[in-house]
Amino acid sequence: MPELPEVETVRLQLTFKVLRKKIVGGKVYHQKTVQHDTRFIAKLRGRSIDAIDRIGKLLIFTFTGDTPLYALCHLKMTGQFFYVDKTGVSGGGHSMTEADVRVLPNKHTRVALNFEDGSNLYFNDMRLFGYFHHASAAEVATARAKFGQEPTHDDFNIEQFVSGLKKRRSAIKAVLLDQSFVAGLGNIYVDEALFAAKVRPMRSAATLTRKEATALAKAARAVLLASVEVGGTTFQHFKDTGGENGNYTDYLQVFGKQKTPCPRCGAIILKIRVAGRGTHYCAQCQR
DNA sequence: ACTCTTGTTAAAAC
DNA sequence: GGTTTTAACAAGAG
Repeated sequence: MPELPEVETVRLQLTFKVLRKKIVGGKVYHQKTVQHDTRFIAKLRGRSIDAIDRIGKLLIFTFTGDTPLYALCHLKMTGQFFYVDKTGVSGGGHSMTEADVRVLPNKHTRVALNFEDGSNLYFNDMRLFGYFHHASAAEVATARAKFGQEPTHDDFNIEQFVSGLKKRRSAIKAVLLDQSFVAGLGNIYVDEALFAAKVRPMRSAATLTRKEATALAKAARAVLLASVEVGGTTFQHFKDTGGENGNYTDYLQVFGKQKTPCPRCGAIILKIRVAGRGTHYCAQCQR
């Protein structure tokens, strides 16, 4: 379940591994992934990736060339990028399990890009919710405009966050999941942030006190930044570009911890449904 | 066979 | 127009 820290981990690794490498070919294995663009590879041939940006959980690729060319990539639930250098070993000083390297491309590979130096980049996506398709500058701008502010930015406006909550009556969890309100949080970090701020997920957002809302803003920022530092969280599917797990899994306080003691007060962590999502919280210390 | 998993969006209600 | 809720998408795990 890639959220902001997982997508940022992928972005940083891809920037290190494939930026400015010339694309000499590739293959589309599943047309829906590229929005049925039959010229997806043809448009890339001879270009290289000039920049990889991210807003929320969306990756934005900029390619070199006389005519502007961009691509938007969303990992959704099971999207993965795997980089394999010409020796067949995953780059970046890590090693994917040997079995994985040998089977790439595998049955979940949707797009492959071949670089001039013999290395390859694979976009895998088991459940086919993700996409990796070309976009115009206007389409990129439209996509960017849909996102709210990012808690990880240095100019994250907590006052705007706090006053925004006052206008929302739905569950605070639903509001935090709304990418147009704040960008980058998903099911894992919402539960973690609410635990850190001691707020119950089902509370109507408008009922949060100024103090609670401020604590929540700071908690959201803190958990996201802490996770980026350790390469994100692997709960079910996430792997980095070298096939490695994220290490924030070791720091989770409530997500997936139902039926175990709360690390803060010892009460048993509950799992219920809020905003249509599995939700983990401590009924004793979250109010 | 059936339930559960989640990020986003379309659609409809308010 | 903004907010809210629900269903749909898809494929695998249990």
